[in-house]
Amino acid sequence: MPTAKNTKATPAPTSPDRRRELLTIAAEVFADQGYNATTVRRIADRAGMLAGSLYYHFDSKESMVDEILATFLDELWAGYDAVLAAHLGPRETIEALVTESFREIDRHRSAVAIYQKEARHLATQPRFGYLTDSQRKFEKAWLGTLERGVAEGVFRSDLDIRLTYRFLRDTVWVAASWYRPQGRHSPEEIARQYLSMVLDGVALRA
Amino acid sequence: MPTAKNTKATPAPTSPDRRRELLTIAAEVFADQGYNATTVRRIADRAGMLAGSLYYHFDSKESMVDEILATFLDELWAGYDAVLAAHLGPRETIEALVTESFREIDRHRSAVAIYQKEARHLATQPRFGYLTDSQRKFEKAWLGTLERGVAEGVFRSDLDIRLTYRFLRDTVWVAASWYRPQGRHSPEEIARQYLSMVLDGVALRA
Amino acid sequence: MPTAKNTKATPAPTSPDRRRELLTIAAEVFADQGYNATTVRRIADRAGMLAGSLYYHFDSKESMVDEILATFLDELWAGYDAVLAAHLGPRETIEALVTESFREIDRHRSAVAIYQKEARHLATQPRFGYLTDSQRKFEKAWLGTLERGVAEGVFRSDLDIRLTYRFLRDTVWVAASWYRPQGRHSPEEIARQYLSMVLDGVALRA
Amino acid sequence: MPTAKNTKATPAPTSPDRRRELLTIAAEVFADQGYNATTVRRIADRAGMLAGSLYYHFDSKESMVDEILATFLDELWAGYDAVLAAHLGPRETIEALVTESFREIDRHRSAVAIYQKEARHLATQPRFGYLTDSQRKFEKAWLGTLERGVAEGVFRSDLDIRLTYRFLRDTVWVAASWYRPQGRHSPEEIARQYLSMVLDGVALRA
DNA sequence: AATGAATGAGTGTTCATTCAT
DNA sequence: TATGAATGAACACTCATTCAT
Repeated sequence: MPTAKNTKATPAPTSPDRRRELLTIAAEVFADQGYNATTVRRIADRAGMLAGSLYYHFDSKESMVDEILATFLDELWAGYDAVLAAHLGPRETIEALVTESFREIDRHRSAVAIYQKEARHLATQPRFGYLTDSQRKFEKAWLGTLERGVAEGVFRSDLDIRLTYRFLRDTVWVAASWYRPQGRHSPEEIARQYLSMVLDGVALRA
Repeated sequence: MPTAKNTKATPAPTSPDRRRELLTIAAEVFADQGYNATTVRRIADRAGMLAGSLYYHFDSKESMVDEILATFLDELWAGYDAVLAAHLGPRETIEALVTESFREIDRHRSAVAIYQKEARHLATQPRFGYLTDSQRKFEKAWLGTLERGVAEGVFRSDLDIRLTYRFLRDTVWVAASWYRPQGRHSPEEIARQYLSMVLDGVALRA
Repeated sequence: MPTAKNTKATPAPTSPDRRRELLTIAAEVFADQGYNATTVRRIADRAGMLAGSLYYHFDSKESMVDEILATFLDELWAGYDAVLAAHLGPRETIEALVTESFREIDRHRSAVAIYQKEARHLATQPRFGYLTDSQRKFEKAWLGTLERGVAEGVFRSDLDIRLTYRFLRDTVWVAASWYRPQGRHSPEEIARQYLSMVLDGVALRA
Repeated sequence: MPTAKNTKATPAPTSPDRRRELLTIAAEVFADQGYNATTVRRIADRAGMLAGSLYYHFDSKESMVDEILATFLDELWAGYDAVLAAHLGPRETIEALVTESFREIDRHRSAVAIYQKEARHLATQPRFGYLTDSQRKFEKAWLGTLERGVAEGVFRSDLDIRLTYRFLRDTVWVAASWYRPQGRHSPEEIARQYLSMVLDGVALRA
């Protein structure tokens, strides 16, 4: 769904490898300093080139975030769609989505952090319309699963379901702000504990 | 603890009311657009004055966020300290802290949103050292309570406690990103449901 | 018809005098160096200020040419419309239009020179659509008068009328490239001699 | 007289054909967009190569206009010199010069358009000193012929002769701005009509 | 002959800030 | 208290040019 189309006049000859390298660097800086606060000079510095040289590879600073976010969302949805296509039960679906989410955080930590901080702001521009689309699709998948779970008696029915949705959603994604790859726990382990908290609560069962 | 010292040089200080008015406006814009993306002119526009005129009231844009955040943290800690001074049991303490937090979100939504988005970035500057102090104190209070709860058999012991802490912390504060005063639920009701989810889980008990 | 609308967020407080001063300077530099080759820094230099300061008065370099050209065309059409409204004979109309044109060259030399050099290029942008409109109206007035003159037996009928039109038009306006106010001849005297050449030819009558 | 000296350093010079091809393309773009507004990349695009590749053929963008203008002026003067060497009467000389001029416009339309727009600006650089030389020689030829014509009673003596000169000069060359090869009229026919207007006037003789 | 990648100087523009009035 | 005008540093971006391959 989201696809950053590269509309350069000239055939945009950059080698895919160099492009990916530069985008990785850019993503890290964006995640760290914020998109607006990041100067293209800083990105270029870290890449060992001059600011202007970046424009051989990319149209604009904006097109860099664009490609970073679009790439991330493409992969995310590949994972999500696979999960949804499996038609598991509601609880298993939620478990699979959460696990998949932490895996994406593991692989695209910077992109997720950028998404968290900048998506709302960027989505106001037509170019980033796919962010809104993605969010809608996201909500449909999660909220739908929760509703199914309530209907099937798997999840509690005494909670405001939209509140539950936001709770789940934020709980998972905000983790990108502190997550460090190669940290103490694997994404799967973090997912397991998060799921355990979310589904069963942190209080000791009476 | 954190106090933005008003180091104005010559002229008579602004009336406290006008000051508060302007800070409220500034906070809303900062929360909405992000600190960096907010121009001092936009704030002035909304206040019905010219950009330069703001400098009669404040030293700098930075001192505006400073005062916004410091004011918020002062109030937050007044509430937290009262809770902690009551020496309740671990579960009750957590419940009180969460409830107090949602009340603060209700009253200082903009400030909380700013804090969420900008704190990490701002804290690198000496001037905002109190942000780091506050965070440390915050962690001590919450983590300590959780540890006490585990020790007393109130909270589960099979979870990574730091993970649980982050889970709780993020769960609460990230709500500022979607919370709207006068929304469907009161802060207390939101707190009740969040606590219910966090403590007991969203899965139906077998 | 052409009106450069000043769409600034803030009420655009610049005093009309200062504005006019700056536009005069800008027009001279544009006329001299060409629009593209003119840097806003050079304009600012001549105005005794820094480049950025120009942006207090104008939105952009583009809006400067815009205002320069629009102001000129407004005045030009005020003059032309008065001539046309007088419903003179074809020859007298041409004489009046030529005279009026040289007066405009005298008063707006820079603007005319800019128009000559840049109009075609600028007119491709929607913002400068009024240039095309003006040109069309211009052609209608001149060509129409010539045709009327041919019909009434005042002008020769053995010439390609569009060629005659271009001949007249260019002959007059290209003068802006060498005209200097306070030169040897007044605009009216130049007009008189031009008309004499154009209408009666430079060859001595047999 | 004017000759753009090709000071390439190391590699073997481009084949004359390829060179001419590229210069033709460059001239068209320069004429269309203006010299300054033309990027070297646009020229390369139209030539089906990358911007950097042009530098195998030419030293610089400047040397391209240089060669374009010098080539044109060389040809122009070949024609003019032939006319002048024929020692015709003043009227016949003017007729021959005008006709020759329209032929040059027909053959070097782009170069003429570039000359019209950029000569004054370029002539400030030493490298383009030949432009000034050419203009001086040009003025001498035309003005001299006119003066001779006045003295011999062929042209009117009641006109400012310099005004007449400029009138004639501009009248002819400005045609390059609208002239299209393969248009309705041949260069010779356009010359005939222009001469008829200039010499005899557009007014019907009484 | 031409490419891919980079340079470096410059361009228009933005914006927090200053200050005389 | 606030305005009008300006500063100056920084910013994203452009472009002619270079050069190893």
